This record gives sequence, C-alpha cells and structure tokens, in this order.
Amino acid sequence: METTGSNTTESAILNAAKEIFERKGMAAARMQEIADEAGINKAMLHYYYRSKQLLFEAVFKSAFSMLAPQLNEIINADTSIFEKIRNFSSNYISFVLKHPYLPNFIIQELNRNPDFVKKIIAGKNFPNISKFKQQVNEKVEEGIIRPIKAEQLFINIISLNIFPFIGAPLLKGFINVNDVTYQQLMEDRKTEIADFIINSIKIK
Amino acid sequence: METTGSNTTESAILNAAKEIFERKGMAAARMQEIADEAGINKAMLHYYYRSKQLLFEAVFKSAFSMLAPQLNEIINADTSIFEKIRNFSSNYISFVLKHPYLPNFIIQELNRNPDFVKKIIAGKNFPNISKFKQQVNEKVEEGIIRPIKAEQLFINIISLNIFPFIGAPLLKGFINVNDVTYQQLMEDRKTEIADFIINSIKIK
DNA sequence: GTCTATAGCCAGATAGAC
DNA sequence: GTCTATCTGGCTATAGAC
Repeated sequence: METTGSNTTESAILNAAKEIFERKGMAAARMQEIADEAGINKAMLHYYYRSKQLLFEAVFKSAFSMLAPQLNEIINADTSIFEKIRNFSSNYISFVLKHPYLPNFIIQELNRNPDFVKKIIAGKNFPNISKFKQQVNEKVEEGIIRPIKAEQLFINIISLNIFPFIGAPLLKGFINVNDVTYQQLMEDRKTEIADFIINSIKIK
Repeated sequence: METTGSNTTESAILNAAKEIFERKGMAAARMQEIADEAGINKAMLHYYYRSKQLLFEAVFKSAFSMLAPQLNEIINADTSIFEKIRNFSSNYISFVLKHPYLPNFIIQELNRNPDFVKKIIAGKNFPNISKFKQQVNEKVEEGIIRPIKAEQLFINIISLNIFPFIGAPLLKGFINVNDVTYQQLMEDRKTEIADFIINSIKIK
C-alpha cells in the first residue's frame, strides 16, 4: 500500500502539531515550529495537510476523540451513580495528568470558534446526557440522593474535575505552592472529588 | 492638566482593546480591529500604548484587577465560612454574567504566558489564601465541618464557580440546551453552588 | 516524498503632514 | 492629537529541482 510508507512522516507531523497547537493554541502556533518539532521541512506540512487550518482540524478531532470516551463513561456506564462518579474522577485525573495541555486546548478552541462547536456536536462522537439525567431523577425519587437537578450535578462533576487543570496557574498562585506540591494535590483529588460530591448528595 | 484632554481617547482605546482581546485572545486579536472598535485610527493605538504587547498588558492588568477583589472576598472577609461561600458564589456569578469573556481571558493568557504569571503574582493585588486556610482548619477541629484540606475546599469553590462559564460551549453541547436556558442554569447556581458545598462539608 | 527558494500577503509599527 | 501613507518583518503557501 502506498500509504504505509508515508505513514511515519504523516504521524510525526500530527504528533508535532498536537504538541505545538495544544501548548500555544491555533492563532499563536507557527508552522515552522511544528516542522522543527517533527524534524522535517515546512513544505511537508502542506504536502500532507494542505493548510494550517486543516492540520489544526485534524489535531482537534484527534484530541477531542481522546476525551470523549472519558466523558462518555460518566454518562452511559451501567453502574450505580456513586460508582460512576468515583470511576470518572479517578480515570479522568489519571488521564489528564498524562496530557496536561489537552483540556485547556479543547475548551479554548471551542470558545474561540463558536461555529466550530456545531460541527463537533453534529458528529457522532458527541455524548448525550439523557441517560445520566434519568438515573439521577430516579435516585432522587427513591430518596437515595437529595433533590438536585441532573444538569447541575453534571456541571458540578465536570467543573470539579476539569477546572483544576485549566486554572492551574491561577490556583498555584493563590494557594502558593510549587508544581510538585500542586501535582500531589491533583493526585489526592482522584478520591477527594468523589467524596466531596457524594457527601453532598447522598442521604444517610 | 494635559492628560485630561487625552483621557477620552485613551480610555476609548482601552475599552475597545478589552472587548477585542477578551473575545479573541492576544494572538488572534488585530490592532486594526481594536482601532475600528474604538472608532479611531490604528496609529493612535501606538501613540498611546507604543506596542500591541504593552496595550495587551494594560488590558490584562485592568481585567485582573476587576476579578481580584471578588476573589479576595472569599479569602479575607470577616464572616463565617458558610456566609463567605454563599456571598462569593452569588456575587461572582452576578459579576461574570455581566462580563462573560473575562474569566476565560484571564485563565487563557495565564496559561499561554507562564512567565507572565510571575509578574502578576509579584504584584500587590494578588491575594493569599492563609486566612481562609486557618478558618477552615479551626472549623474542622471544632467539628463544625468534616475533615477537608483547606486547599482542596478552595479549589472546589473556585472550580464550581468559574468553570461553568469557561466551559460553556462544551457544557451546552453535553446537556443540550440553548443559550437562554443555560443562562437560567447559571442564575440558579447563585444559590445552588453554596448549597452543594455546604451540604458536603457541614456536619449536622 | 522531500527539500530549497520564493511568492504573496498581512499585520505591527513608524514617518510625516496637518 | 489625529490622520494617511508606507515601511518592514514574518508567516502561510506554492513552485520547482531532485
């Protein structure tokens, strides 16, 4: 197959582009820098991806498809609501500790390109909250958890997990800790977040 | 005074720059667009602020000094910990509903300019968490709230308040609501967040 | 497929008239 | 102080040799 030979270069470009785009964002990223990172010539970027915009979209889709499954877990897993919250927090934080720039990149570009959002949502990979909603409503009725709108609970779960990474520079400043200590705080959050949420909603 | 006459133009520029920088970010913002927004010529931007970088820094400082007092409230107010949480959530959300691009702008630029962070933190306006920390530790010892590290509680409060605005495009997609409905959810959070937190930490 | 060289454009910054 | 016109550099993209 002719694609096999080109594959190494093509994926080298994609990896380099991920690195640079996630760190700098679309607008501030430079094609030259991506080429340097990939150890090849600038012209190759255009040979494989035609334009900066198309290269960016390839990176964004790839990044988004890494996060989507994580988020799906909280929504569509066949487990109890408490387990979902515990699993999600633990898994998500482990994942992001390995990809520190990813959440900020996604959030950022979604904010900068409002029309881009629609394209993503229209795609099949975009999860839907309806199952989670139903589950929450059931548990409220059964008296297992206190009354809360599923939407608000969902927002809370996502916020507690994602923001500490996106807001890391700000939070490090406030609580006045170095990178190592902050990372330890994040490790602790693998269980801390779930405890915090469950303490809030569970009726004893 | 000679500055009085120039003041109108200078502040027109600053306001226009805020608008554009907050919406697009430093890298994607265009000096021409700022000039258009201010209704003046591009050359004037350089006359008053010398360079794009300096104009940006003026905007950033101004934006940051709008948020800092809000955050100070939770840290240094002379009220009970529960009141602090209630006041902060209510005030902060009211404030951000009026300045929707502000939190994302701050967070974003802090992430993109790691060295920039140090300059900000070195400034006098940067709050410190120590008083809040002491207060939390006391209440834990007194058995008023369950054991929790002050740092984690602080991160939770900030996350629950700020993220829903920064992550709005993503969250709107997930919970599948339009802008009006989402805004209503934010209104509800003025009390919802505090209830959620207090339910979690307060020992009955 | 990969490179060098360069076209072409756009944005930040300045010169200089008024 | 405010404008128009222009310079200059940098960046995306392409042409064309190998």
